[in-house]
Amino acid sequence: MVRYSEYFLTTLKEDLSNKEIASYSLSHRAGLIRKIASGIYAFLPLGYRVLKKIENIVREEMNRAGAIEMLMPAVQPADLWVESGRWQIYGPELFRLKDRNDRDFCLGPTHEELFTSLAHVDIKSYKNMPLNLYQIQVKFRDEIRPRYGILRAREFIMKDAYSFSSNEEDLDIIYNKMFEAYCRILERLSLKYFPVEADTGLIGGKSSHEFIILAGSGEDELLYCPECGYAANYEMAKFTPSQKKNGNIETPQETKEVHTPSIANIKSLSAFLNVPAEKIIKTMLLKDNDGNLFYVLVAGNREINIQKVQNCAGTALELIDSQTDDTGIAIGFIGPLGLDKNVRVYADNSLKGSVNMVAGANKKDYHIKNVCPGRDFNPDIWGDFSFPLDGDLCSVCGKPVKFEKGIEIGHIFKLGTKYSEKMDAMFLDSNGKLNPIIMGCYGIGVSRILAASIEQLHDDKGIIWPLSIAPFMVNLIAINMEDVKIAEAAEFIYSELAGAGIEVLFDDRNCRAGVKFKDSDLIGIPVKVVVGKNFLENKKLEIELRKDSGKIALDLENTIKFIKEYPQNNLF
RNA sequence: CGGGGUGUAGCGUAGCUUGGUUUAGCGCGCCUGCUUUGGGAGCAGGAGGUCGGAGGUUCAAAUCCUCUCACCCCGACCA
Repeated sequence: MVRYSEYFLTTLKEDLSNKEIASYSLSHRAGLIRKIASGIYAFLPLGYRVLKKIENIVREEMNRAGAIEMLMPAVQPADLWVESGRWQIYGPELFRLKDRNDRDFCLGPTHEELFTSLAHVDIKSYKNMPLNLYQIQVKFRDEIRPRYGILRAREFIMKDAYSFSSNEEDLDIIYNKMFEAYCRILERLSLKYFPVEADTGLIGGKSSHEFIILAGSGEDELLYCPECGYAANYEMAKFTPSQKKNGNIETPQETKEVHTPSIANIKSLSAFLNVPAEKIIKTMLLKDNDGNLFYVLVAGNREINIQKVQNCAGTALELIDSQTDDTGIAIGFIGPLGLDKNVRVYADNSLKGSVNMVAGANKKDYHIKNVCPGRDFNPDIWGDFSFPLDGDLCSVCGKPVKFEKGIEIGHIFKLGTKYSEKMDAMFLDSNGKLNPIIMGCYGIGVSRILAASIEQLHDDKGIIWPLSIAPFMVNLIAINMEDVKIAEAAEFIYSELAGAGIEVLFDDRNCRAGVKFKDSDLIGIPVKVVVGKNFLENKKLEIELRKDSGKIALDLENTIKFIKEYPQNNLF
């Protein structure tokens, strides 16, 4: 297929100055990618081969699931974004540009607007649906801080699908098909992954799942239960707060005001009063757009999860802190006692059944001891408003949960009518009535998969590609091209392997064998076929496997047979 | 956006504190020749730098000052 001497492949012995993480260092050293600018990369021929293979797996599974491929432009006119309201909402992450006539455009970070606008023009009737359209496209997000090479780039390649249906049932069917397709994709890539419940936020919708690939260097944290298999994004994970058992049950005491001068945070309060943080009621002050106040209570050792509070309140909330404070309230000394009836008090489950707690006195430099929820105050709502901690229990089966780091590789989402309503994408139902189209969107990071695969599968010698996306199946190594007999034999074997339909990289360079072996391991080709003395003397080729360095010697015919059968029994 | 750091050959770097001994050094890679050829070879020779850019100080600037650009790191709500 390819001769090394005629190919464009440059490997590097030395590392980058900025090593960051294995996948970046290796994809650079192995000649897969080159950095062009911050967060912007070129795919070199070898990397592009891998990318194409990933794309094809994604494409095959999307087609199998009934989605239809098309292609939208990467540059999008601003008016569509104004229509959806996101031109205003989207921050500096949206890469905006103007044309020569000063018209506004952006580089698409995602394509809801374009697909919804297409639906507006071309979907008129319930008879046109259900429909699921997808593309494999370049996206651009001007990230705050691009890092980890291609794992978190500003320009990246993504498959995004958008579904259109006339009823919730059809949406559910497509959603489930996409869920299954994503599982199939990740399994074909031999990646360890978790489908995880994700936040649907204020948009609502029944469900959303993220597909997380396990990797220690990942930026996403997930919670899972080894017992029952429940898994969720750290941000929205349901759990039961563990209650510290002190053995004897505490008797509720009388409340007592204590002077706590300038002790305005949990850490110093805990030290000042000599009580553990979990015995303190942390009170956070939030407000909605109309200025309504929300007091959110959580155990002092925990952190409030504003997203969960928002989901419960059904409105966007903003934290009021000492920097932004304009309420005249003694931030740092607020508490649940003696509050106006018109403020809402939300209490986290971690405070349920607690007694003799310390809380702010709503008076500068004072706290109150021995506060008992239920006796001294009653919150409007008890609920889950915090992040899980080590030792917390699974909300499904009650067993202790575990945490794992990972990389988000895919996200599927029931959009509902959010975009179709704003952008007037309506259809006529069987009764002749106009309704907004019900949508879903389904994304998977194609270029991110490349990096994540390396992150998950490599050793100190280099990359270990799974067979499904290895740039080549076989690296044919001629031990010494100056030896005419070996060179001739290698040429013959090369044409035999290529003729048998095997993807082979023929390392025909006139260099020492060691260089070829090191390079082969670095770029991670699954099977090495070595032509050397053993072939001249015994007509035997040596086969060495990248994954475990296993070696066997076979004649040419059996080598081809072995290679052809190898993928049937192995993933990598 | 806030704080910090770095820009010297394709890559990795030394030199900068204390300006002149540097014709800017070294390793990898690259080119030529000879030797070598089973896990990143050896010897010999060679090409490649406006020291990120602009201005300034000075007899003299990679080195000091100012501005600028690029890249990188850390942080960006937790009473």
